[in-house]
Amino acid sequence: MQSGTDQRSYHHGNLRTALLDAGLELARTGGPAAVLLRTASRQAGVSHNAAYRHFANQEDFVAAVAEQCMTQLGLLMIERIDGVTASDPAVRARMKLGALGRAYVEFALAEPGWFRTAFSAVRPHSSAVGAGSDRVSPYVLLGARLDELVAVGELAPERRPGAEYAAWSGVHGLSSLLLDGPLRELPEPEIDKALQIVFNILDRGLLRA
Amino acid sequence: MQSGTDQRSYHHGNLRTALLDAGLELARTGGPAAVLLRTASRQAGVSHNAAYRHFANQEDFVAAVAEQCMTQLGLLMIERIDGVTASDPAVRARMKLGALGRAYVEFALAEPGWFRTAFSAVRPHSSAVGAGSDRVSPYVLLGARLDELVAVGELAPERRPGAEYAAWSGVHGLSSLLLDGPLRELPEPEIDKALQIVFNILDRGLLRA
DNA sequence: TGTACATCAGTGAACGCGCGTTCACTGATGTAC
DNA sequence: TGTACATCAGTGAACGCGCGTTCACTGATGTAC
Repeated sequence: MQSGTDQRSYHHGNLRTALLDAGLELARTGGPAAVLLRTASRQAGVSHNAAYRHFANQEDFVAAVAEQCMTQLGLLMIERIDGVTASDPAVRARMKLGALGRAYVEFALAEPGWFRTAFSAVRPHSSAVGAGSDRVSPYVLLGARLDELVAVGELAPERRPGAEYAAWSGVHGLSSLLLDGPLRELPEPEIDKALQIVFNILDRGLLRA
Repeated sequence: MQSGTDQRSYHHGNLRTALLDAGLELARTGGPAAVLLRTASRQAGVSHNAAYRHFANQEDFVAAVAEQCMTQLGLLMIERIDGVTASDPAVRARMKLGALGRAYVEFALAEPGWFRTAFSAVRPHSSAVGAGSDRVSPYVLLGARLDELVAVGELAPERRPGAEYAAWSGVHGLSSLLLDGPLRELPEPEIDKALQIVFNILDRGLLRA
């Protein structure tokens, strides 16, 4: 987002970032299908082929934008986790996991374009983690919560391996179904109920009574 | 799929079905983005605008194809459920739920194009159920399993309302993550492990001990 | 400090592509009488 | 049973669209000496 009077020099100076910003905005509004090189270039105020100096091709560009979307999710998670201030370590650890899960579903519902884009791109050679920096990788953030739950004695150590699979599947599945599945257009109170039920089953199935 | 010598009359006679068949094949190979009116018409051996006699526009067509994809999922579920032959009612009910869940994930992995298409189309005025006939609607099939579990005493009646949310979210989330998420390219044995864990948590969280 | 030169980051024009959709049409079919 | 006519289900040509990508290029920048 530049001011109106961007009488810049011939060289943009920060085109890659500007293109990613534009791509992020396109993804937000129209999902992965809207992340186009020509449109992003136009939005960055640059000729439509300048993008090829910074990205190999469209696929490469979309993948980079998708990574940014994943980072957005991670940032919201961190924000929500940091908002948990319970003093008891066990309670705090459980609440943080809940906050993470709620952030996940909230993100999907509030930013469907970003959510769909984050999980749309084929990134063959990227790490399984899915975000540039581990610090904001949703997967890493979830792992840290589960580790903490083991540390404070709320999650049995023998249940720790693979616990991500169940937790992720629960929140990701609910998000997807609410967005693009049979639970689309579920009324708000029913959404809350669904969230409660999913969390409750995960609690009962995963954690100590 | 017609034989080579389709010297048909001017009127195709079954064009709608032929287009849907073609669309289903396109979805199978290339996902929702590959479901195109022109390509489907070509494959049905008909001029590219004949499709407008049977579908309002492309969106309408894709929606119809998506419904077919959903039906494919339902059919596989039924097949797997029918394969369960345990004699004890309680055991049978649990096994049927497991078979349904496994069918779901198996479908996603075996037919990613269909799976993605089934959950891609925006069908504003379709029922929340998501398949033409209730008999093959995945959602209805799941509900029937849960009802049965209540009937045989394996699922507490007070846990029945909303139990679909948890069960669906679990299998759907796992499927999505394996297909387009951070669990993509998980090695086969690890996939099985993930499946076991998700089912185990659902069992422990939902059913009676 | 100045200058020659390599390199970098953009521009502008052009290509090919395949799509969705609309138009006026024509051949085939069914039906009223 | 035959015929006129309405209706239905296709055809063929055309339009506009916007994209990805490539090409030869030019202006800006940085660096060796």
